[in-house]
Amino acid sequence: MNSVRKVPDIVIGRLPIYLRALQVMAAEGREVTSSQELGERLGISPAQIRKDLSYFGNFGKQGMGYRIPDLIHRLKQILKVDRTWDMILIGAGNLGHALAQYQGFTPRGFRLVAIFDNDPEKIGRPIGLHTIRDVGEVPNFVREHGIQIAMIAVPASAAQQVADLCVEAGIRAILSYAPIHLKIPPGVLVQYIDPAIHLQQMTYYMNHGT
Amino acid sequence: MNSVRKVPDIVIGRLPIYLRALQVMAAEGREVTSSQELGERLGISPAQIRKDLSYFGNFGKQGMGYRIPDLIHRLKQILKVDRTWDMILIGAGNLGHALAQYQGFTPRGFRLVAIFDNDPEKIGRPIGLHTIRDVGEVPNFVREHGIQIAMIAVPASAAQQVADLCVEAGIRAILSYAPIHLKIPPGVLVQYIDPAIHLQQMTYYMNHGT
DNA sequence: ACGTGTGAATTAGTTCACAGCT
DNA sequence: AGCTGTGAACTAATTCACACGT
Repeated sequence: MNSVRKVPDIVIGRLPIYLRALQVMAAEGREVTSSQELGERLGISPAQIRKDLSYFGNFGKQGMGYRIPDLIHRLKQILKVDRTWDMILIGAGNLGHALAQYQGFTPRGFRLVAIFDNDPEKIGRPIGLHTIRDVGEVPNFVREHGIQIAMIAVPASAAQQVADLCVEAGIRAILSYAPIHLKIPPGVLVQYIDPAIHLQQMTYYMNHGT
Repeated sequence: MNSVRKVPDIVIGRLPIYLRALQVMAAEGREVTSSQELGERLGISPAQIRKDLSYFGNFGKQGMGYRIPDLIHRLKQILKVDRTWDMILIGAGNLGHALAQYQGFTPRGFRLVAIFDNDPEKIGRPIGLHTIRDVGEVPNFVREHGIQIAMIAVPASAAQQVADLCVEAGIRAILSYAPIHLKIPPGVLVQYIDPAIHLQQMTYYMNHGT
């Protein structure tokens, strides 16, 4: 066990992937797995998985493997998704609508609680179970409800300004869909999703001729 | 210069990020930059940027830095996005609609040319400039048009089946939004987008108490 | 003087291989 | 026998630091 030493970011990055795979196994009715099996499913070496988990404790049994429900429970604790995190969404365009309807957040520990936009045409309109609010209400809303996570789905041209607003309001973590790198003060976490980045990584390896 | 040696994947992963930042700079009317400046914008060390670029050639001038339009041009060549790649999309739900309307593909080297779904209610309906086609037409369409890239935006329960169909049809690269790890034969590239994974990485570092 | 390109040094991450528990 | 947990060995990635061209 290694509960004191700093855990590398790259290890933290893999834990949600393990969790997701384990939840699939659990849904298949499986009770037990091994680092071998999990590794095969994910294309990761068994040693890597064991080493990663060993940063947090001894979750397996020699000769037996890992009890899936237990490991899911431990990973949820580690990632702090054994509870539900409220999130806001800024940007009610096409992507914002898709995120507003997405059913995948709740089972993974997240809940969208409000949606904001700056377009007067959109403000007041319903979107899923929500009503689009004025982006100017973000600071009050965040403070009143103690929101820590924001998703940004606005055009690149507005993203920095929206991010600044979020940070100012006290948001601690941002998931941005805007295709720009945000300037964010230390202490605030940011992650990016940009499909073109992934596509461009793949085209490097492709032959266009054929 | 190092044009022979195998370039690490992790380097390839950063090139699209450099390209994106350079395109922002170009839009700002900038002509020249340095590894220092680019690094500051992206939170990457200047040495890292120089080393990454040096895998592909000597793009800068000592004492001068990099000419932005030239470097953009070279990166586009390297990533093979100095041309346009046709893509298909499978899944015309909320996310599929957002992807169908997304204006960000074209300027980055990609074009969505057809959208498929398996829901008879949806097939034939318009979506953006397209009409939703029957997913059964994927193989013929891919072969006739020589499509190499597919985006998958279907529920997790259908994703593996859809991926198999794509691979069978000759697709060489898949961008999947389904929250499962796909079993894909070697030689076919896959990338995943799953917002919950990013969110769970951030919650690890957050204090929920406060 | 400035800033690249790059070997060398350093740091980080992965895999090996095996002791030890079930 | 099976499979974890983990130091040790190895491999990969990053940063250093400086020669060299502008």
